[in-house]
Amino acid sequence: MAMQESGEMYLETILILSKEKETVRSVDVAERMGFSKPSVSRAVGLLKKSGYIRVDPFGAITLTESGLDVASTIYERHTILTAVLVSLGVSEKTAAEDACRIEHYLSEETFEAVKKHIRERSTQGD
Amino acid sequence: MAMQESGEMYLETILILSKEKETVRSVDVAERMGFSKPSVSRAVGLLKKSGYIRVDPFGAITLTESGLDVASTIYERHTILTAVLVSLGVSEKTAAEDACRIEHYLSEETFEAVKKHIRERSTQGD
DNA sequence: CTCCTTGGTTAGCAAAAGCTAACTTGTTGA
DNA sequence: TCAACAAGTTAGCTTTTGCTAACCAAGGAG
Repeated sequence: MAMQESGEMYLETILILSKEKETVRSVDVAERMGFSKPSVSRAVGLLKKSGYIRVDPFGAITLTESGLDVASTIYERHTILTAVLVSLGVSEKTAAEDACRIEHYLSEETFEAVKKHIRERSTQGD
Repeated sequence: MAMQESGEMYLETILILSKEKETVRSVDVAERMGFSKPSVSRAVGLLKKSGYIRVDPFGAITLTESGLDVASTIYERHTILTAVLVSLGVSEKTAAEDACRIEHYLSEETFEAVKKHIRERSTQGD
């Protein structure tokens, strides 16, 4: 089955947390995402079963290659979309929120076009 | 309860269909959206109960004021987002598909910024 | 040693939104 | 008149993804 928005959010969160701290546990994910422990527990189980993450005996979560792949893609989108929106005059907060929602729904083609646009914009100084 | 993506899609479809033909029935919506009759039947029931549409004794569906409000908003977003994406070099087809998905998730603030951007772009001829 | 806290799981609920199967009902045509 | 089709509804299933309540297991404090 294809990766769902929810799964992508979990993977992205795990990636971000692992940039911030040594080890990432379920409880860290739960806290960051504002979800209950059981919700995260199940999601982690599913992501593990699908081969996107590994969970060591101490509960430390790491991304597998495919997990990192998804997470990086989404994270890049998040970053770039937020930047684009901010460049259009949207506030940081709103930009981040909106980016977070639409990052899951853009086709590769559209995202590439957005990236290209950004590049041109920045080399031309607007 | 707040309007869901699914509800917005139904309202938008009803608006579009009513631009195209005299009367809009459930079966027309079903055909256009590619959903089953029972799915549409339930959705129509909910939209009616929530005051977004009216259904006359012959099954003709019309938007109420609030329904038209939602539908127009989404439709405008759809149109403008598609145009923006096309202007970035995205193909018509992909642009429409992506617009269709993200139109539900943008804040008013972001959408206004996008509109403003378009306006400036077009007056400056890029 | 016992008890509390922390992290995690299990069981079971809920809502949203799709589906199929099967029904009703009204119109239409032979 | 009656069969058949078209439109709509009802009942009930499914998946996703959140929740709470309640539990287990491991570690530290006293």
